[in-house]
Amino acid sequence: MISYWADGPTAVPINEICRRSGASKPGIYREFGSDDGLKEAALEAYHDAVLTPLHNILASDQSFWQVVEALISFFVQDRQQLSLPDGCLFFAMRAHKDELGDLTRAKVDQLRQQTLDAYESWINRAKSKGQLKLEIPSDTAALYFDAQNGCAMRMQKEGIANDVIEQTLRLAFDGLK
Amino acid sequence: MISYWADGPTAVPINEICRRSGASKPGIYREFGSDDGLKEAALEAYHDAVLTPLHNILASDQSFWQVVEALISFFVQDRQQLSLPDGCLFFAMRAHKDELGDLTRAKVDQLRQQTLDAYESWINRAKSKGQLKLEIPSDTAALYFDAQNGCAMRMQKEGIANDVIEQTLRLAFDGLK
DNA sequence: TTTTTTTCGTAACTATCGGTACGAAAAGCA
DNA sequence: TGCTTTTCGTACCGATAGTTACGAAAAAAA
Repeated sequence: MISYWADGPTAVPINEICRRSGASKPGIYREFGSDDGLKEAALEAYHDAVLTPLHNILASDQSFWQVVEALISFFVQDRQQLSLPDGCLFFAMRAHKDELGDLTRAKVDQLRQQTLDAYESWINRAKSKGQLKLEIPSDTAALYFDAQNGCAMRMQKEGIANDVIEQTLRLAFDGLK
Repeated sequence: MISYWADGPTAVPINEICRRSGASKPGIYREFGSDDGLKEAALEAYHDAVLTPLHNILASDQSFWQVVEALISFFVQDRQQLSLPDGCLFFAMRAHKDELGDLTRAKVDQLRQQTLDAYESWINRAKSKGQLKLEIPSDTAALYFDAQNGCAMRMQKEGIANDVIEQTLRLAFDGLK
């Protein structure tokens, strides 16, 4: 997961995974079946490590703007301090979708839908509680939040400082007020 | 250019380029020197075809908000009607930067800086003409516009309808008012 | 201990990648 | 026409991708 995250899901061959992990190649294949299976498992692990916390933020009972603040903090976490790579494996896989196998691509699609649903129901709850007035549909707004997350992760991967990214996120979300 | 644009800059092998173009492999190598040289040339062609028009919009003497409208129209152009692929080769290359050769990567960096500079000087002109009040630095705002462009291109590549993308762009830019 | 079963890694296989040696064909020139 | 030069593509190269056959080692059962 870390290798794909740091170097790109299609940039690390199985041989390199073996070298880094100390596992033998047949060992990898006995455990994951194929390159595709390994990537799928890595994405599953990423889901547990990163996407689930994100969904938990969206499902929390804080006010809309408290959640927005939590999202911003989450997006611009200092990765070096956490010994985690910059960027986002999930968005990287979405960008490399055409080069992934069937299993991984299916998982990407599933997690994307799951994430958009999480945004949408959060937005619907905020609307019904009167914390948010929006003239656009909730699914479009969900796309917007997901998009801003993607922006932030791409910028982080490109080396932009987190506090600069934070300023752009505030610019993006201030328009909702 | 079209092949890399439609299928991804690292997803189309030289053999496939030969098949599609009808050129022989040594012909490709005599013309472009290497895979890297070919990708660089494709990106250069993309610059002429897409990035230059974008820079022209930014350099035009319209008002700030007229330019914003022009940008939105430019980003959500119907590609099918123009027989052009969805998404953006430039952003695709930025996402695949680690898998590109030295020449192409250098060109990507150069064009990225050129684009950010174009945004920045446009924003500075708008500020000095009093058309735009912003508390954030112009280079950060430039990153923001570039980021929204990236969002839009990723969404288009993922199959989101252009009118939905347009709504998210308006949401992103309305915050500047 | 001996036998059976399971675990595991060396070493190979096939396909495909980017890249090129070299001879044939075409073009230019006499 | 005959000779030189340039243009061009077949057929190959080494490297590396993902994948696996198969024998050795370890564990379990006898």
